[in-house]
Parts: sequence; C-alpha cells; structure tokens
Amino acid sequence: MAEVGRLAGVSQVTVSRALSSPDKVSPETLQRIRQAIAQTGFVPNAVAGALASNRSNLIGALVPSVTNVVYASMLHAFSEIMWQHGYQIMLSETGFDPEREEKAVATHLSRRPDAMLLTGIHHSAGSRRMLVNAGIPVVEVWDVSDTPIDCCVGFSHAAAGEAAAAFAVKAGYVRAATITAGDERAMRRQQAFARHFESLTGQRVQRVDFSVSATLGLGRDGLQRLLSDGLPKGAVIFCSSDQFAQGVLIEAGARGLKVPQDVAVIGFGDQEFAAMTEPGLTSLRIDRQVLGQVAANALIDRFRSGAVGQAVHDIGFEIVRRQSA
Amino acid sequence: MAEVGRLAGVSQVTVSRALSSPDKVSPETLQRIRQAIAQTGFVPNAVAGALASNRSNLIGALVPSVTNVVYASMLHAFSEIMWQHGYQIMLSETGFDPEREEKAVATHLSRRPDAMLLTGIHHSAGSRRMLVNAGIPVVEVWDVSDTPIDCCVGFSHAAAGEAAAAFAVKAGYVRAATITAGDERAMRRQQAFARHFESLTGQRVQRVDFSVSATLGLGRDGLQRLLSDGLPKGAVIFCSSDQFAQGVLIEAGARGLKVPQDVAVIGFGDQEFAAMTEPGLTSLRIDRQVLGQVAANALIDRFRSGAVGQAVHDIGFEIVRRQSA
DNA sequence: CGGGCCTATGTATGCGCATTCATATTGGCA
DNA sequence: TGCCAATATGAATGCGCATACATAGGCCCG
Repeated sequence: MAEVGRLAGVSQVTVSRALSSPDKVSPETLQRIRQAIAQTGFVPNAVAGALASNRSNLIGALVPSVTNVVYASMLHAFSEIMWQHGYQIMLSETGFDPEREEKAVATHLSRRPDAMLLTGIHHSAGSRRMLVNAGIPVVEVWDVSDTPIDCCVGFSHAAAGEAAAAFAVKAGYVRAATITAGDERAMRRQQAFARHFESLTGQRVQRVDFSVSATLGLGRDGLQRLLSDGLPKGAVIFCSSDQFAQGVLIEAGARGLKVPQDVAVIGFGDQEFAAMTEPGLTSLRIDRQVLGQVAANALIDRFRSGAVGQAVHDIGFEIVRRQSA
Repeated sequence: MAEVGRLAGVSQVTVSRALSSPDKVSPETLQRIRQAIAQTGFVPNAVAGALASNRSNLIGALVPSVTNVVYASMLHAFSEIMWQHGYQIMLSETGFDPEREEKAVATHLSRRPDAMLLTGIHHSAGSRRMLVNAGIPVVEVWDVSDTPIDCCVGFSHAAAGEAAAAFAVKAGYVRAATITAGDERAMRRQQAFARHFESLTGQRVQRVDFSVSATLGLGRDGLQRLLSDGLPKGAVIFCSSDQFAQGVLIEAGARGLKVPQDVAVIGFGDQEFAAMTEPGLTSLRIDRQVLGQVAANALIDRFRSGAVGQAVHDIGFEIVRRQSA
C-alpha cells in the first residue's frame, strides 16, 4: 500500500482511504492511486486490515453436511445475501457431532469472524461458552429455542411431528410407523409424532431408527424391517427425510405394494424430487431459502443496529399433500 | 497472550511456543500456561498469527454451486482432508459466471489463503493473472488441461462425450439426441458426443440446450421438446446430468413410453438415485470422492515439497450400465 | 575445570493495514 | 482583512502474534 502510494505520490493513509472511502480523497488523487493500483496489481491484505480494524467481514458457518441438499440450499441463500453485503463465508461441516462442532467453533472463533451461523440449538457447554465470550452475533438455524445463544431462525420440530400425526389421523390412518435418522432434531420429530399419534388413536407407533444420515437405500431397508416386524396393511410411515421416503416408495414398488393403499408415506423436507416421484410424495415442507435469508438478514440487522432485534424467528412449515399419504 | 503469560509467570513468546510447539517448553511451564489459558478462556487470534507468519491455514474454494450434489460431495471430500491437516475452507459460489468468479478470486486472495481450489479450467484473464501473481498453489478441478494455472485434477470432458457415443453405438443405437445444461463443460461433452456419434453412424444428433442448470423438471421439458421435434423411436438421449435423465425417465413413464425400447437414456454423474430409479439409470460415473481427495492431497504435497509434483491428474470416468440404455 | 552444546526462556521487531490526531490549504462570511 | 469551518492529506501508533536473535543455566567430555 505504501508502494502504491509512492507511485501515486501520496502516503499509505491516502491509499487506504482511496479504497475504503473514496469520497474523502480528491478526484485527481483518486485517479492516480487507481492507476497505480492497476499498474502494480496490488491486492489489499485483508488479514492486516482485519487485525487493525478488528472487523474481518468473515462469517463462520457450521452445518452438519454440505452434501445434504437441505443444508446446502439454506447455506446458499444465506451466503448469497451475506456476499451482497460484503461478507465472506468460512465453512465447516460438523456431521451431527457436538465434539467436532466444538473444535470447529474454536478454530472459527480464532479467525475472529464478525458473526457465526450454527445449525441447531444443542451445543456443547464449551461451544456455548466460547460463543458467548466472543461477543459476536450468533444465529442458530433449523430450530427454535427459548434460550438461544443470541438469536435463532427455524421452526419447532415438536410442532412438526405433531402436525404430521394430526394430518395422518385426519387422513384416516389408524396405524403408523416411523423411520428416523441419527439426528437429534429428527428424533424430536419422531417423538412428537409418536406421542401425538398414540394419544389420538391409542395405537402404538412402530419404529425403525438408524444411527446415521438418511439415504435412499436405508429407506428401502427401513420398510423391509418394518414389514418383517409385522407392519399392518394400510399403515402410514413418517420418515425423517425425503431420502427415506423415496426409498420406501421404491421398496414398496419392488414388492408390489400399492401406495398409499397398502402403505402410505410422509416424507420430510419436500425436496425437489418429492413432486416427481410416482406417486407424488406427501412431505413436510420447510422453506430453506427463507430460512437462509432470514438468518442472513437477522445478522445484517444486528450489524446495523448493534442490538438483537427479534431473538426468535419461527418460519414455520407446511404439509404438502400429494398422493403418497 | 501476554495476559495469559502474566498469569503463568512467563512472557508472551513462551505462551506462543506452548501453543505452536509444546515440546519446546518445559512440562511444568506448559502445565501452568495451559491452566492459565483454561482460566481466562483465551482463544488465540489467528488473524494476527496469519499476519505475522504469512501463513493463514486457509484454503479458498470456488465452486459453481453448493446445492448441486456433485460439487458438494467433491467439496466434502476435499475439506475433510484439508481439515485433518489443520486447514479451513473459505467458500464462494460462482454460479458458472466468470465475472463473479473473478470478484470472488480477488476477495479470496485478499485474505491471503495458503492455496486456492477452483472449478474448471476456464477463467477470466484477470482471475488467472491474480492467481499467478499470488504465487500460491492452485488446484483446478473437474477438468484437465495442458496449461493449468498450477495443477489440475479431473477428467477429459471430450473423452467422456466420445465414450458415451461409442457406448451408445456399440449398444446398437443408431439415432441419438442430447439434452444439455448451460454449463461450459456440459457443452464440451455434448459436442464430443455429437461429433463422435455422427462420425460413427452418419446420423445427425438432435439437441435441446438449456441455458441454466439442470433440474428434473427441465429434463421432462427436454424430452417433450425432442419428441415434438420428431425424435425417432428407439433413440438414445445423452443428458448432461442425472437430473435431466431422471426427468426424461419420468416424462417417458407419464407418456407410456418404454425405456429403453422406445427411448433410451444416458445420464451423467451417477448420483445416488441413479441406481434406484425404475428402470435403473445408465450413467457416466465420476468419483467425486476421489476427485476431492486427490485435489486435497495435491495441495498437501505442494505444501510439503514446495514444488508441484504432478501437474495433471486425470482420474477418468466410467460408464455404469443399468437398464435405461 | 573450561569450552562447547543443548534446553528453556526472554527481548526486540515487524507483518500491513485502520485509526487518531495533527497539519496545510481553501473558501466563505462577518 | 481576519477568522472559522471544511477539505485534503500526512505522521504516528498499535492491532496480536511469529520470528530472529540473545541470554542464562545446566550438562558432558576431554
């Protein structure tokens, strides 16, 4: 920067000003500085800038997995808005593992991000402490909580599970089962679904739980296991993800079971393919686009105003009924 | 850090050493320092560290889209290895837009990353210049080139297109069509496919091109347009993505067309669902896992050795034959 | 027993910028 | 004409750490 200044016949400060607030530099000087920058191919060092100004324009984002499109599309919407406001994203995957998340929190905070985005509201005590100490805006997404670290954007998984149960009962199903992935939020939906369905019908809800992430193949396995456990004809299966649900659909097809007559399916996520399967998949829809956008805007507001406006943003969900249930 | 040192009765340097090379500090001192760190909740400032040491332990990654699972899974494998080696990922999406990529390159480089990962081998002159000037390892993925910026990991899209054509001809198809997304690499595959198929059969290849990313819905549209353009019975359709291919499958089903008898389909990417569709989707498989890993290891090697070992890594591809063609 | 060497620690310095305060120049207005 | 405010610039400083170099003490070996 000093080098650029020398070329333009000014000092380092003026070059700095030319870059951060060009209106404070006279037009002629600005012109010379810009020329010098072009000539030298100077790229400002944001590391030094961050150290000096104590603002990094970096946002740390922690998601369970980028290969899961529900998180990826949320992240996409989020980073799109942050990018427009001049922020960059530092990304880590935590794979549903609190320990790994804690490590990621520590390394992220060491970069002094201007804010953090975390997935979920359950974090290790260490993570929470570090985040609070950091004193930066934190947004937790994909869930709501009465005691967010700072603010949260999401929906109630208990309410979602209950709504699915109510929907199933209203649609006339009297027997139900669940297929659930090894994800704390999915388990809460399962619990709420089972409890509510049992209280409404008096019928026990059969369950298959996996300890890993949902895949189409596991969905097929899930149906197989439910059937061998004696799943009654006409039962509805509440899946913790559309991946499972699609697997159930395919396995049902392979076994000659009619959907929804022999077995009905409710998915979760309303992914793109849900509208395209045969039969169309009934699913709980979360607007991931909106989720990411609201989270981004919450942070932007925080930066502007200094204070946290609304701490809890419940963006809700919606049951999209198609043919599978 | 000085504060921690005061608590432990040592100087700032010793604390720094305790963190970066604990074996150079006596066990008792180390113990006291660790205690002081725990007591104060000290989190080292990696920004200052990066400025002082000129190493950021950050890797900039530029991908077209994180919501596209082919890039997401490559990124996942890549960041997994980088994370294990103590590097963090700074991510930006470029959306197949060279201008946007150039901006992203500039902002990424201003953070002084230790290396950069870019998608594709076609970049703006400005991007190229900046990357070369930065003097850091750069790995370009998803393609191969004789003139990489630094090194590249991928496969030949021309070879992939040709292989698909050769496969189709060998399988007995004498008529073909393509459905292609607005992606430069997809277009190169299309060209190679069409040229090779035409040279082998003398039959013109019909085409539908979209200027946007592939979706299942556009795949359905694509088949519709090909049919209304008079696609002959028994033709094979080479799709630039499995999304398109699945759409074709669904549209064919909806129209009562038998696959592969009435219309055959070849996808690209071999995504998870390709094995699960009905009929199973024949697709070109790229090992995205390996792609990310090889890219990561290429960078790690560069860091260790200083010099670029192998500049071009061709990881190839494979045609996975199922029932759709 | 003295010189060399190793270990453990400290002092000084600077990375490249943003920020604060000071200074010079100008124009407007009483 | 003189004073003040506004504009344009520069000098000095420090952000928090890593690094190079210096120092002190202990040990071994000839």
